[in-house]
Amino acid sequence: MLLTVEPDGDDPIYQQLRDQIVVAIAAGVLVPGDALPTTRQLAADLGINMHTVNKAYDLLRREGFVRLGRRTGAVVARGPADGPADAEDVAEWEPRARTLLAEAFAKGMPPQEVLERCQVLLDEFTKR
Amino acid sequence: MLLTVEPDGDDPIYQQLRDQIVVAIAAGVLVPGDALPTTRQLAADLGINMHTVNKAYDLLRREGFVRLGRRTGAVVARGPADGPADAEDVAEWEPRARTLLAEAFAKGMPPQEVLERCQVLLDEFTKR
Amino acid sequence: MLLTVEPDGDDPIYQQLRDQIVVAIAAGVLVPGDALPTTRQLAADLGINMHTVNKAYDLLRREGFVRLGRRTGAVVARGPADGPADAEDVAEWEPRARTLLAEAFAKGMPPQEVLERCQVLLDEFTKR
Amino acid sequence: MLLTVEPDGDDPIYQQLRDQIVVAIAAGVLVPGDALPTTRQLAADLGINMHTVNKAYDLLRREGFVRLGRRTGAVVARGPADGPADAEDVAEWEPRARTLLAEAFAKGMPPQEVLERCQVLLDEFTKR
DNA sequence: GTGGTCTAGACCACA
DNA sequence: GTGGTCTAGACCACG
Repeated sequence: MLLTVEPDGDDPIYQQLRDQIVVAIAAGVLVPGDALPTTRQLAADLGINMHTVNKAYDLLRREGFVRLGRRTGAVVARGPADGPADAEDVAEWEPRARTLLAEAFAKGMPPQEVLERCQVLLDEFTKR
Repeated sequence: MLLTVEPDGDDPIYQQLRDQIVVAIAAGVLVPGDALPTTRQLAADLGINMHTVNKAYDLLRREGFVRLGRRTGAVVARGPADGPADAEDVAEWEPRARTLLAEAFAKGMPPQEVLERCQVLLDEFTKR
Repeated sequence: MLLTVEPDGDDPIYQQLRDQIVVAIAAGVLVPGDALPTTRQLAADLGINMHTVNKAYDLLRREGFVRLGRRTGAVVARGPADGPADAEDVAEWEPRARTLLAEAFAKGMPPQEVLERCQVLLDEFTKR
Repeated sequence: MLLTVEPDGDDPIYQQLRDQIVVAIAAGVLVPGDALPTTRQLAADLGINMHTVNKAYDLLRREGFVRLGRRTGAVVARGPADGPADAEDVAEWEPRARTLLAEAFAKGMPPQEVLERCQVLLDEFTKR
């Protein structure tokens, strides 16, 4: 499980961390029960501020992906196999998907190709 | 073509505008040659500042979706049928798609369902 | 001598006209004594405003490239062979050249390649 | 690294800033990793508005010359030695070079002299 | 009458 | 304390 950050990237650092961890959970690199590095540890490894890591973890907690315990640290709480998605999550996800797909289609990607690319990306998660 | 904004939403206003216009282009609600409202007009209609609209339009121009004319105002310049996507655009799109798909999958949506939802969303664009 | 304009291009229309005429003079397509189209004629041909053509011609007059007569219309007044450049012109030209060359070099073009490209572009003018 | 602006010049202020910074990068006065003044600082120094500096920095970011950091401010990201130029950049550069060279030649500067001046200007960058 | 530019001043997200 | 965003209002270039 290797996390990296671009301090001056377009996305804020905490978002970069959150995204990578979500992808890792989707890919099965992280499974429910796995412990994430402590905030201090991760912050030191990446050369970033502890508060930034905290923010990423807190975001993941609010999204239901991790559980934060005083002594246990951050533990993965949710994976692909842990039951179907909440209707609420789906409702929040769909408009973002619409925008992303619209972007690809409006820029000239044929729907068939868009779907194939989505298929390939999803396969990355399940083939593991 | 109805545009709305949530001043207190998560995304900045100019981004909301940009997203809605991209979706409208994908759906064929806006086709190349169509004129968008003038910056001042749209700003007045939405109760926001001219500069905010300006920023959205400028973003769309840099993405190649509109041309900003000196007298014509903003005109749609790019639609789904105007040639294939640049390799560069695809390269920039894919990681964002990966994150979005990972999110859906990690939250419990089966890959098949994710693909179906993408299919449905894409159909919204082509069925029109 | 074919002139074209992009109404919604980055450069204003009068500038596009001016640039094309300067290039035509450099290339010998237009030589001193040649008459340019009348403002009305050119405006009609290109589907643009007469004032815009006028502005381009006036700019060329101030730069010394054309002479404007009430009855003669616009006539090319200056070509490559009509004596050396004014020190004033050179002084005004150089900083713009510096910026353009800096841009190429800073973006990674080796000086040798930059010079070769300049050579090729200049050859376009003299080879005719 | 001294930056100056002419508020009443032909070019907009943000363009003047952008040009000077590009020249400084080409000349090696600014090298990758160097920090530029903060937007507020530079605005105060030059007696201009923060947003104007912001626009210059944003332009440089889109051109790939600087990265805008969340805490670090603006940092030079690209110099002459950082890999070859993109084909896209070259394609965009050439017509501008053509116009500039045509101007010099049409005004009476012999091709040889034009090239020599380009050589001298390029030497300013490499000799440092 | 359009977009482009600039100024002034405010609040927020990020680190 | 940084850049990012938004608002308000003004003048100019362009056509």
